[in-house]
Amino acid sequence: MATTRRPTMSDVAREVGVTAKTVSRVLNEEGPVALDTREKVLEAVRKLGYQPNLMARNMRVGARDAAIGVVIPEMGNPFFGTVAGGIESAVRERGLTVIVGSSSETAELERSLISAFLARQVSALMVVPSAASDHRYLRSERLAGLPIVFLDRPAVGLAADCVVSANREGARSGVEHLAGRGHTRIGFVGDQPVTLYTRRERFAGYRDALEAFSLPFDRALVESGHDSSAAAEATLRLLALPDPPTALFTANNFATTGAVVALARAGRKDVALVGYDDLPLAEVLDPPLTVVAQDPAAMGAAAAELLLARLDGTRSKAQKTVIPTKLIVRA
Amino acid sequence: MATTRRPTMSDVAREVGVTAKTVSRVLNEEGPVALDTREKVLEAVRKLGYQPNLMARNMRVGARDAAIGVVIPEMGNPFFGTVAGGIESAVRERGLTVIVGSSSETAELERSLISAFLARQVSALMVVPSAASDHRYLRSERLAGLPIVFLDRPAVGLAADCVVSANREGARSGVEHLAGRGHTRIGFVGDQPVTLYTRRERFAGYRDALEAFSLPFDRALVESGHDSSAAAEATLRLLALPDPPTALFTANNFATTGAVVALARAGRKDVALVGYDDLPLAEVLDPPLTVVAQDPAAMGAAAAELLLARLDGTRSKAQKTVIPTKLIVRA
DNA sequence: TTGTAAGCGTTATCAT
DNA sequence: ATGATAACGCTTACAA
Repeated sequence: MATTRRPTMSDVAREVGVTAKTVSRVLNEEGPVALDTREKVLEAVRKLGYQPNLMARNMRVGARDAAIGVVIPEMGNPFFGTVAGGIESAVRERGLTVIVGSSSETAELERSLISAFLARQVSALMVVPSAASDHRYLRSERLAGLPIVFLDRPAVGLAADCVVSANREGARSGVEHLAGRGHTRIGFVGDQPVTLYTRRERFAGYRDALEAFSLPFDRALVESGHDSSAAAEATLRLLALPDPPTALFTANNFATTGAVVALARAGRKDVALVGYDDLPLAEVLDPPLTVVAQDPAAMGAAAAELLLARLDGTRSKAQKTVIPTKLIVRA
Repeated sequence: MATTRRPTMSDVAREVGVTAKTVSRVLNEEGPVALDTREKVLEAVRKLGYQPNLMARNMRVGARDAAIGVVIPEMGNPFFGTVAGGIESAVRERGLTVIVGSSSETAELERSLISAFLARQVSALMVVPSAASDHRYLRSERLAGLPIVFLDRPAVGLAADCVVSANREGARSGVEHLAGRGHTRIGFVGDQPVTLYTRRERFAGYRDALEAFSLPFDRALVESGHDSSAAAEATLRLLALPDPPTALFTANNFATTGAVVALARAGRKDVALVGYDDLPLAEVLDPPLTVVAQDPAAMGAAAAELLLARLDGTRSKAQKTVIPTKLIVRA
C-alpha cells in the first residue's frame, strides 16, 4: 500500500502552473484572481484531494488554534456530557471546535490535559476542576489573556470566571421540602471526597435547612460514596443505625441512583428521598422521586457565553455566574 | 492589562545566552549537552514559563498531531459518552489526546467535523456515522494510510474497520424472551430515521424472533421515535390499537425510557417490556426491566485497540468486530 | 492579476 | 558541546 504523501499547497500550484500564493488567494477568497485561474485551482484541489494544513496556517498567522479545550471529570457521566454538549453547540456557530478530555477526577491528569491543550495553542480553556487541584500555575496564562472559565466548581488560587449551580440554596430547598413534611431525622448521602466544592456547598445547604427548622444536626446521619454502589452501601449503613433516618437527601445523581436501588432492594418504600440533579426515570419510580433539578445544558451555554465575551475582548474582572435550580415535587 | 506574548524557544535561548537548538536539545533530551548549560536552560524555562509550541513542532517533524478525532452523535447520550470514555482511557497511555465533536446525527455536521479534524492533522479518526452519510470521500485518506475506525455503525461506501454491537442477535434474544413467555403480539419501538443501521439490524432481529416462533408479522405493531418523548407517544399509539400488543421491544435506551414512562403514566403494568441497552435504574422499576445489555466501554476499548494496531502499521484488510450483548432477565 | 522573499516556532543537517 | 542554516506549509508585504 503506497501510503501517498498528503498534497500541499505547492503541489496544487504546480499542478495548475501557478504559485502557492495564488492558490492561497483562491482558497481564502482574498485579493483579485483571474476567473479561469480560480477554476483551474479549484479543480486541482478536488483532483488531488488537497486539504489545507491548519497547523501551518495558524502558525504563520500567529493565531491560536480555533479550538477550546474542555476538561471534565468523566465522559460517561451524563451530567458532564450534557454540559459539554451545551458548550459545543453554543460555540459551534463561531467556528470553534471543542477538544474534550477527562481528568478522572485527579489533579495530575487535569494538569497534564491542560498542558496538552496549551501546547496545542487552544484559544480558550474550560475546566471542571478536580477535588485536589490548585490553579495558581495558570496565572501566567490568564495574564497572557487566555480566557479560562471554570465550570461546576470554582478555581483554587486563581481569580477566574466560573459558572456554578446554586448548590447551597438548591440543597437547602430540597432538605426543607423533607423537613416541611415532618421529617426530623434526615440523612445526607454526598459525594466523595468530602472536600469537593459541590459536596461542601450542598452539605452547607443541608445544614441551613436543618437550622431553619430548628432540627438538631447529627453527624451519624452523614454518609459518602463516589459512585452509585458506594452510595447504595452508604444508604444501608444509614438504615442500619440505631435511630435511623426517616428521609434521605442525596447530593448528586450517582448518590441518588445508589440510594434508590438500595431502598428498593430493602423494600423500604417508607423512606422519603430527595435527590440533587434530576433523573430520566424519576417520575416513574415508586414512590416518585422529588428532585432538585439542575440545568446542565444551561450551565454549558452560560459558560460558553462568558468565554465568547472574553474572546471578544471583554476585560471586566472575573465573574461568577450561578445557575438556579428547580425543586420538582413528585411524591 | 499588558497581554504578554507567550515566550518562544529563542526567548529562552537568549535568556541563557545560547541558541534555540541547544534549548531544543535539552528539552528533547537529544544529543550531548553540558550539565550546567542544561541546568541553566531548565531554569530559564521555569522562569519564563515557557511552553513548547506543539503546532510548530509537529509541522517541522512532519508528524501528525498526536490526537485522534472522535465524532459521536450526541455528547449528552450516556451510551456515546461511555464509548468515548472507553476510547480515551484506552488511548491515553499512548500519549494520544482525544478530540470529540458531535454531529447531532446529521451528515453535514459530521463531514465538517471530520474536515476540521483532518485540517488539524489528527493521527486517526473514529466515527459514529449519522444515518444519511456516505463515506466515499474518505477513500483518499484511507489510501494515505490514515487509520479510520467506525463505531456502532459501519461506514457506507468505504471498506474500513468497524466495531458494532451484536444488534441482530441481541434483538432476537430479547424478542424471543418475550415470545417464550407466551406473547404473540409484540410491539417494536425503534429509532428514527428507520434507515439507521442499528435500527435496521435490531428490527431484523425482531423479525427473526417472530419467525422462529412462527408468529405473524404485523406492520401495525412497528413504531418509531428518536427521543424518549417521541417514543412515549409511539407507545401510546400502539396501546390504542384495536388489537394492541401485550408486550413491547424497545430498540434503544431513549425508546426504552419513553416506553417505561408511557406505560407508567397509563398505569399499564400488564404490558411486558424488554429494552435494548441497559438502564441504571432498570432493576428498581415496577415491573423490573429485562434488557439486552450492551457494553459501551468495551466497544470503545475494542475500537481503540483496532486503531492503535493500525497506527502501529498493521495492514490487514478492514476488520469488523462484533461486541456480544447479554440478556439480563429481571422480570 | 500574479510572483518573490521573508518569516511564524520548531527541528535536521552539517559545521565548528 | 554548541551553532548556523535550511526547511516544514502557509501567509504577509511588497514588487512586477
